[in-house]
Amino acid sequence: MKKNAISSSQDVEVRKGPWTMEEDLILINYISNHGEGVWNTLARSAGLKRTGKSCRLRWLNYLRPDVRRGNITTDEQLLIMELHAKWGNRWSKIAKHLPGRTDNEIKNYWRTRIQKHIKQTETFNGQKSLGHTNQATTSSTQTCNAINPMQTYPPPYENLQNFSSPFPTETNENMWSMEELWSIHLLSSD
DNA sequence: AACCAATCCAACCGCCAACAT
DNA sequence: AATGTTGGCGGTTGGATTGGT
Repeated sequence: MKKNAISSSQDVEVRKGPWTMEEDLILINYISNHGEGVWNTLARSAGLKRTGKSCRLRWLNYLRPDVRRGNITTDEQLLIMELHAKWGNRWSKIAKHLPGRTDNEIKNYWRTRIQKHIKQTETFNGQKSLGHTNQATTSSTQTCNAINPMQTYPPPYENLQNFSSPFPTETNENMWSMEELWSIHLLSSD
């Protein structure tokens, strides 16, 4: 098969980094007219100087109308814990059980909040029972990813009920909201 | 007010499987 | 069967923000 011309140096440069509002609108507009699919083609046809991958990620994690961001509920927290214990780092699989949540958000949530909390609990327990430290502290964070997660986290899960819901009330003041984007899109598509 | 450290999260990268040619 | 392309996934990073001193 012929090599895809898009990667050769004389062709369109590829934009990276944060998405602009214009790019978002182009993507939303294009997908609502043509639907998703074949992301590389979509990126080119829409006139976006982005890779297909980048478009896909932006759409799935941020622009999709049904995506929910922030304010993860206690129920969701517990479900994440439960499913992670069952499946490990299968974020996309876990995300399928949390409607509107993306694998990326769950992954970030896990790493920044839950894993930290577990680590703290472990350290605390470790200090309480010095002498039984073995490899626990050194390997625990990594082994969370491994075969049997149930063994690697002690059962501090119930404590999660107590840990203060970590989310700020609303996020991304510096970014245009989904409502803004979609209302601009709807106005302009009339 | 200014600085520094910690935290958060959007977006990238690399790998792999599935599919197409 | 071999090779190329694409999409999906998990891991990682860089910049922005927040909190502490």
